Amino acid sequence: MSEGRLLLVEDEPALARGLSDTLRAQGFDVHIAADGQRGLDMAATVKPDLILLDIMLPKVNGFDVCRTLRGQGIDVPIVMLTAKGQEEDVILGLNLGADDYITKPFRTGELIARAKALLRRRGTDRAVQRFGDCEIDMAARRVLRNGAPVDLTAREFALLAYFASRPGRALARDTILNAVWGAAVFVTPRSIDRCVATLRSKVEPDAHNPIYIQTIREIGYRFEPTGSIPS
Amino acid sequence: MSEGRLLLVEDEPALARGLSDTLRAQGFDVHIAADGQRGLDMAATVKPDLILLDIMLPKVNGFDVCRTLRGQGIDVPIVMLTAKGQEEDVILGLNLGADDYITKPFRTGELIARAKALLRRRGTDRAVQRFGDCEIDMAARRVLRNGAPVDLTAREFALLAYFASRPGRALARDTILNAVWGAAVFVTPRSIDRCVATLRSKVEPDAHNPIYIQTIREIGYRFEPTGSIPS
DNA sequence: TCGAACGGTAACAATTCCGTAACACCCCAC
DNA sequence: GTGGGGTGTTACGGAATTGTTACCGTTCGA
Repeated sequence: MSEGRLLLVEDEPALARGLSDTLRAQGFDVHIAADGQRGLDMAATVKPDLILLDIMLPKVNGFDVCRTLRGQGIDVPIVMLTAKGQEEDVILGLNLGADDYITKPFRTGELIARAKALLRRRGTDRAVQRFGDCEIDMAARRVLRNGAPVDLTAREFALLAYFASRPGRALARDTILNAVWGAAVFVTPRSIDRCVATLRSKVEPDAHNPIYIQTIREIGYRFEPTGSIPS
Repeated sequence: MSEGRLLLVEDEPALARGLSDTLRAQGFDVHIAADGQRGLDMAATVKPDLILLDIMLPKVNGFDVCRTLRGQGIDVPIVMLTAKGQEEDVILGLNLGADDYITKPFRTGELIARAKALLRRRGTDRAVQRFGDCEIDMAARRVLRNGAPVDLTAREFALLAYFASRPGRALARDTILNAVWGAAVFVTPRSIDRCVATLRSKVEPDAHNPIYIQTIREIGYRFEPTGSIPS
């Protein structure tokens, strides 16, 4: 599951490590650059949805990184992240084209909320879930397989989204019916089987030997994003 | 020459006065609302480019104002401005759709820089949008196709502009109705279909096989500026 | 080993949904 | 008033979806 790609430009290893762990736990796909020059390079190669930028960096400082990126027309949201809390630094950073400026020591929850606010405004706040060679894009209501769109019907998408929301858990047919078809609907439980079959034919490498959507005899199904069987 | 229209929602007269003087000196066109209800009204009538929103307000508090505005699909940047600096308040505010959150006592220079950063974003985000052989000129409220103006009705332009503001996202009919027709209007969702049909005939290479305005059965539509799938 | 139960899936039918043409209403300019 | 453009509603036809049924292979227990 990915909330988006972040580029963290930070030279202090301990801080970079701690922060990236927290952000990854939040579902972000985090890349780290240890100095300003690498930050510039990775901004071009990684194409992040958001940059977290320390100011005091070896080689090229954060202000210069920001100025350079904007000069190149790179428009990605930038959050400056620094111990320098002087008003003139904040103003300078924002005037150079940064979108937000947070002073250390900052509260991680706030940092995440600010990052998400920027992604939301930019419209890149998508949560993408991956399994195998597929990714489910809830915002676009679409599934891509190796980058190509998979033609799913509404029911199939709803079922897959439900599976993805409950990975690794045994799901009884009744439970699935209630969640995906709705409580008020009278449908044969066999309708689920049919829908699962078409889903498998569209997202499984081998529909006859499913690895993601596994059958639990007498119960229902279990979705395994990793394709492996847990102990 | 105005830097933009600001709506300051603040109940304490002294602070409102002082702040608005400073902002006016910076070239902003400042309107003041003394409570939350008036803030909501003025947001609709004044149509500000940015809202500075105090949290602790009589009648309707700032969080509710923010929630209500976003619920109405009003997308104006909001800066929350408050003495409540608790992390959970900051996170709540940002999650409700605020764009920034500054705690009192704040430094005026920083506030102005943050406001300008948000306005700058808005300015650069919405110049001219391109898709296929068309370009949408928001300022001129006009669409060119291969350089020639396309004759769109007001409704069609509003719909296309809305699509362009949310590229690649699934848009439910209800959402579209709220955003383009307005929350208070009673119209059949089928009216959207009809408007989409005419739009397609005007901007799609082949209206019967649309590539930009895609149908999502049972849901609504999705606008893909690239006409294909992003990598 | 046999039979019953269960799930996979193909075929079919009914339903739902969308595109679009036709029509009606409203507003405004003249 | 009158005409014309814009906009919402309705209806029809085609197409996609989806539930059901049936048949078959597999699994499991006696």
